Amino acid sequence: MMFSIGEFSKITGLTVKTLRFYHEKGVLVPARVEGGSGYRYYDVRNVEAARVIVSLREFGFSLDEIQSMLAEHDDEGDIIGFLKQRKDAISEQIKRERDVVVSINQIIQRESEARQIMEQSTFDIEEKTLEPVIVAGVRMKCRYDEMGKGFSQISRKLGRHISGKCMCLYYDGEYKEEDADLEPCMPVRKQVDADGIDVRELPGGRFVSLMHRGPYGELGRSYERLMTYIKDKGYEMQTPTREVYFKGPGPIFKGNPKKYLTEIQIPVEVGATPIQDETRK
Amino acid sequence: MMFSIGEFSKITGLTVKTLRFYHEKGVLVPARVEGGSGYRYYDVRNVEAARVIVSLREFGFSLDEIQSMLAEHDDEGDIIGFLKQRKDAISEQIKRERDVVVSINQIIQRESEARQIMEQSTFDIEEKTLEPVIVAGVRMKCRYDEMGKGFSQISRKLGRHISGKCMCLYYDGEYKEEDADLEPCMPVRKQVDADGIDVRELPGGRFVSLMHRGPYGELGRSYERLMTYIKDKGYEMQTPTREVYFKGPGPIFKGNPKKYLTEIQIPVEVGATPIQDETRK
DNA sequence: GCTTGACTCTCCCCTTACTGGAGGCCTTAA
DNA sequence: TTAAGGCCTCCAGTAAGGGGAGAGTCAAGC
Repeated sequence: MMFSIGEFSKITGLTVKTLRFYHEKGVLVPARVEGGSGYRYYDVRNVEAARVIVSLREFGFSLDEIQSMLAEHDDEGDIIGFLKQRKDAISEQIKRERDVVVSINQIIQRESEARQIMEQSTFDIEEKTLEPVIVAGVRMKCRYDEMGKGFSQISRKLGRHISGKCMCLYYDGEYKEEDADLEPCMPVRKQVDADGIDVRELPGGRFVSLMHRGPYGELGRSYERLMTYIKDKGYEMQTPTREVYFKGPGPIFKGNPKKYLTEIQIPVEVGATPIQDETRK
Repeated sequence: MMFSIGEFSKITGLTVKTLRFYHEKGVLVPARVEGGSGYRYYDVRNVEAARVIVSLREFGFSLDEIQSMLAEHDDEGDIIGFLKQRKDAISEQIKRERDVVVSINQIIQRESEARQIMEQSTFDIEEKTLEPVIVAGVRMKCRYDEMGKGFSQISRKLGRHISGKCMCLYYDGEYKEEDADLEPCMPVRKQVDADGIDVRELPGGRFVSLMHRGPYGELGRSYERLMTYIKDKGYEMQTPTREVYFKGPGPIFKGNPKKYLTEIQIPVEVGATPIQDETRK
């Protein structure tokens, strides 16, 4: 009982093209090839071989591998080595893919948070009481645009424990072109030790805050609004002030700075007499 | 500040070949191309773009996708759709790969069990007491070589619950060419309902067993040895007898029948007077 | 100004596992 | 005898580059 290539294609579910290709590669050689016409004819043993090939292809083996497996072996026991190797390779790949999925999920989550802020925030000055948080920080004296190193240091050493947005503490009460005294921090779930990194509880308290939208170069305007507000209210500004980076340069794109979202949080001492409170009404 | 293709290659970690290819595809076009010599020169913006491209490639995007992402967007928020789609595709793939790993593991385990039997078994007749087992079975009247349908029916419906080797119960006390009364079964972890399949506890008891190595066509010889033994001992054979398929046609190869391992288990009633017990001593 | 060595250019072919199409041969039914 | 359908070989193309040939270019040293 012989089958033409078309019939065999229907039986095995492999396309005619594929069958010709397998023949050319020597993976699946038809039982008989007509001398004059070159017509291929397949038999039952070919059907069985095709089934094996399909199975092995589903396992992700290459045709070369399959060919050597078919040539030398006819029992699963003989290909255990191949199978183990393949399994390890797939496991590796799954690991990598899972990492990618995690990364993508982080980006998606960050973006959806950023969008939520864009929709909900009034972009007005707010007064609020913040709870204490545990953070991991690296205090450094450098230019503002060099703080990235601190963040990468923290995320390298404590990547697993990070639980919130990047933020930065500013210990100077003023703008400094060079040698600013600052501390990049990231919230962590619990007290962990890591050398070079200070993990501690950041105290809570009363804050005046403002969500700033736009490039970092324009933060000054928002600081100005906050300072004016604090003076008006008769509060007393404390240090360190904080910036929380809700949306900045992302892991893929440096992003459009016009879309950056940064919350400035200035700790204040309330209780002094307000200076100009009436004029505002 | 411009970089030659070699310098840019070192900066970005992309090979010179890859950079030329990206240029040709329009994914990463050098800042300047010398008119006469065709030399490519890259600038800092190209460095940034290369970083983005590398990130997206790590996520598994194709160059075409990357090109359209770069052309229209400069912010992670703009490519959320792409990212979600990619994530779903990867998740799908992980699922498929995990299935493959499971299948491979099953094969490896089966083979290692078979090897263990080959090493440990004496291939002699044993007497043993079997515990009751819960099995899922399909009783049918057919030729012996048609029982495969029963197994595939069971594993289709109860795949998740199967906990042991395929086995078959034979209700005839004799060999039958046609219409044998048999029941393919598979051990299951617990009582489950499935229509067309009988899930029940198979009683334990006293058995005479023999591990048969070789094709099913030669099972007769092993049955003969068992019958003789039973008669010698003066036991009484019961039905159904059982065959447990330790190694048979595998999911990939139909295998080498010489390597098949089948345990025949015949339930016996002990206690009648032995007929020829003394002659054996 | 010339030479040398390193760098770069384009062009072509190779990889995997196929798919698509063109042009022509074979078989069979009407 | 003819038409239809099946089959053949050969060529080209896919994604993302790698390898190499042969030729042109750049910068430095003499």
